[in-house]
Amino acid sequence: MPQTLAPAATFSPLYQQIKALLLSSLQAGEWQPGDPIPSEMELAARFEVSQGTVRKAVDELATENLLVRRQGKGTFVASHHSEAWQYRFLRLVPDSGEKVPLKNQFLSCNAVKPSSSVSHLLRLGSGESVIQIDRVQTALGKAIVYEQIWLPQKRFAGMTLSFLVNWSGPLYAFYETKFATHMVRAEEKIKAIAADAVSASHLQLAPGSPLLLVERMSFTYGNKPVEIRRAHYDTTEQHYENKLN
Amino acid sequence: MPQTLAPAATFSPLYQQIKALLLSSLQAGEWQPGDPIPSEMELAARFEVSQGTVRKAVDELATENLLVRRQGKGTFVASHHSEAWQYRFLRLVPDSGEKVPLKNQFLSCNAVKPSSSVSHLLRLGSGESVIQIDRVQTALGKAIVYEQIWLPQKRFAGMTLSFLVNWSGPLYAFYETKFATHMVRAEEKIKAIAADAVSASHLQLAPGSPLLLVERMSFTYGNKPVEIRRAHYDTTEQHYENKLN
DNA sequence: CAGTGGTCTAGACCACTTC
DNA sequence: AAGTGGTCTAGACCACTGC
Repeated sequence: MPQTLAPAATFSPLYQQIKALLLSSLQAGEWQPGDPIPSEMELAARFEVSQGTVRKAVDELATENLLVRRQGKGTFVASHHSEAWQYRFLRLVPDSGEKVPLKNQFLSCNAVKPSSSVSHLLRLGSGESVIQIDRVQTALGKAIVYEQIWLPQKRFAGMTLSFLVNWSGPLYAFYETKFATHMVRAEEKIKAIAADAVSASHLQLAPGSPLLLVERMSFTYGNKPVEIRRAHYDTTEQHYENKLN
Repeated sequence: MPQTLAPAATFSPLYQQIKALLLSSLQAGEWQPGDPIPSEMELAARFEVSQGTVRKAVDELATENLLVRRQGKGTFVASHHSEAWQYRFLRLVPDSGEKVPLKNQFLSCNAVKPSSSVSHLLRLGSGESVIQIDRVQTALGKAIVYEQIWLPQKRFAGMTLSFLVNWSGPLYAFYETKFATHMVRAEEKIKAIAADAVSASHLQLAPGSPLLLVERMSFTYGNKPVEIRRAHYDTTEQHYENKLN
């Protein structure tokens, strides 16, 4: 009887289980972005494992950018408010290399019926609507980004243009404090396209000019997609930077 | 006497020193790509540290993709020959999602005097020449990539067109076996541009069509830059994919 | 079965931060 | 000085591979 017998319960190491517990605490909002989580010794006591096992779980969450360790101080829930995390997902940099602050210019913010592709990507129920935000970003007076953003109406109820305009800083920090939604990771698909009339006018270019089309899907805890962006970059004096490891 | 006294030798943990030793063995070619390195116990004995310390050093090299761990078998030097590592740096995927094998079409391979920017990026001495390779890659008969590649003549001496043409498979695997050069990481800068006459004809497009310009610099061990690419992608039916963490 | 990497523990000590 | 994360050790045992 050749007894191959399926890999049983596939075996999950203890630290993976601890990691899952920590993740669900994060997802449940037990600890808020920017706050410290309990010390390793406390967690070890709570879960009745050794400090080393907690450590390995926390290590993985830290390399996934969900937690941030600070020696001597503690371990903190990652936040888009912290310095140097601003624009964490923005890969567009000036050719010159000098970092220039981007200026926001919100054009509109309305509840709309989602296109079928957006609805599908956000995994919305039928009939659920979305909030669409249009904006332009400028560097030193020159418009370089024109983008449309779609958010599930449910999670972002109360989002209005005036609400947005009174916020200064990255959108992701805004989502975090105003809508209790922390973005964990994102995926982008990039193409080169010819500018249509709308994009061209927002970016002060001739129609037909080459633009970088960047479609981004962002996820919160639990791999839940909660934001779609469709951005047009003018890469005349900027470029998209990527590191391959 | 307020004794702030500079952070002394800045403190380097043991495992970092071990990691540096392993790195220099890799760089010196003591172990070749695809080969196993000594077991953790052997390394621990050699360096006179505990297994756990070796482990942490190897862990870091593994997450940097310099080593590959295989439970029950050993730890191996990463190689571009291994399955699923083919095209490790290629982020271009068909919109349809179905993976299609790329077909190579080498146009030329000549020793040339480098442009000042290439010479600078490759950190060449004055007078050093480079090898320039031009190629087109096709998927299902349609040309989708036209690129120029520059390599330092010194390291890649003997590279010829016929040598290239007789190779099937990724270039990086070719570099590895024929020129003892393993690529460790790369950086890319991306723009949208209008096709010039040359690119347009190679990609069977109208001049002025939007193209993705991807400039890549690749590095071997020790952060040494050894390849520059300037690629033009036709993204009509493909896109560049990127994950942000 | 022996050898490899992978997990887990318990305890000691170090480096950094704060009071 | 107390508390945090960070390093290092020694040893036990588990899971996977190949002979």
